[in-house]
Amino acid sequence: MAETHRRRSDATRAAIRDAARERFAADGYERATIRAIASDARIDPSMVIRYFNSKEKLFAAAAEFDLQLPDSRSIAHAEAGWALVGHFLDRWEGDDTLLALLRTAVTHAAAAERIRAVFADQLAPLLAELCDDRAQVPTRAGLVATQMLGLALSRYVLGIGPITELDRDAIIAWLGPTIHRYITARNPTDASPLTTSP
Amino acid sequence: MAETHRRRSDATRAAIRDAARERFAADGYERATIRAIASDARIDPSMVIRYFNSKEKLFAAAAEFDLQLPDSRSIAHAEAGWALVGHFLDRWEGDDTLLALLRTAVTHAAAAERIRAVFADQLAPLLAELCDDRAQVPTRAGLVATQMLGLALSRYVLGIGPITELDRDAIIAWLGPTIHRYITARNPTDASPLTTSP
DNA sequence: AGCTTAAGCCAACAGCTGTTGACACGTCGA
DNA sequence: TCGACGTGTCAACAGCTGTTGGCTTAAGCT
Repeated sequence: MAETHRRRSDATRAAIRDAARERFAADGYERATIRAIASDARIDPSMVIRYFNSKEKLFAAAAEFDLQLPDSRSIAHAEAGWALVGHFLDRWEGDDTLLALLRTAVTHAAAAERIRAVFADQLAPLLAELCDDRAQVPTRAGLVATQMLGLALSRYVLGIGPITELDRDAIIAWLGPTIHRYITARNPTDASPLTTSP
Repeated sequence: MAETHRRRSDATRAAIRDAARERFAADGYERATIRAIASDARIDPSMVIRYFNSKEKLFAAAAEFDLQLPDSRSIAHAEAGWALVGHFLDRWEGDDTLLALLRTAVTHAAAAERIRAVFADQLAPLLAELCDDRAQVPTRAGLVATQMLGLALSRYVLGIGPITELDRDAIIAWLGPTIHRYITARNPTDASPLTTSP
């Protein structure tokens, strides 16, 4: 009982959401027009509004994202940096949503907030289990963000040649040590108790 | 002789270009409307077109950028990574143009191409003098791009809290080693002649 | 069957966009 | 003084945008 009837509209609702995600990922917020999204979903533009009330809310529905980070116990701490790079690559290439968020966040405040939330609410808790000094976790999560978002920007959005040509293993090999250091290295601005020289 | 007359229009032309740069930097390409730019420059929208023929050409004029990288002889090779991070920060905070390029490049192909050119034509030649294996220079320049663009994106566009709060010295201390490794470290995917284990 | 209601299409709105052409003001040189 | 020209304003265009309301069809229930 309380069986929710599976209406026919659920299919088109999902079709609209998926088409919206692809358009946002490919064109950004303003160029992803409702008419284009509707056309992709083989539906009338007015239906998009009927189902999602406004473009803003359609975006909110299309841009829900879960990093699906593994549990801290299932990754070897000594290889955490490399594992994280690989995981990000997987999530990026298997799901349009992150690309949609990145393309829209540059001009759309709600998308930027969503990206901030991804790193603060999903990545930071994992880092909290990987490193000991809790106060530094937000900074470390932010540093990881700079490198991983920069990779995605360069590779998937800007199409910087030498970066798009690197294969998965090469990226992990190059960026792995960077991420690992951001997670585990001592704060380089802390004055050492033994030596204060750089 | 052949003295170019300094016309009054030169001032307004420059005003339009500066206003355009600020708007592109703040709003991205599509939201930076000609009417808004004209309003900032206290001029009629039609004048913008008269002076620059089209929005596209206005953008091209407003987005000319020179990284102003120092000569390879004037930086200590052992500190090149840290020096580069500092230089990027200076260029980013002293000139709207890079931010305008970053904001527009996400949806505008010409801007993306311009960013690619900055790293390929301005950064790569410097790296060519800093490291020995020439074949790897484009890859290394691209890697530097991923980290520096990611920093700018996180700090100036997305406003990731912990990153915006870092001061200049902290950023240099954290990212310096990363950039330095991208410039100088041996290709991590090369099999070592002595050991092939990771 | 017939009635209800969901699902979809069509046409239109008000607003904004880049761009254009016609007209007015002012400042020069002859 | 007159004309030419550089500089600027006004009004309007065609096209696109998100959004709305009314109409038509199809499905589901009794």
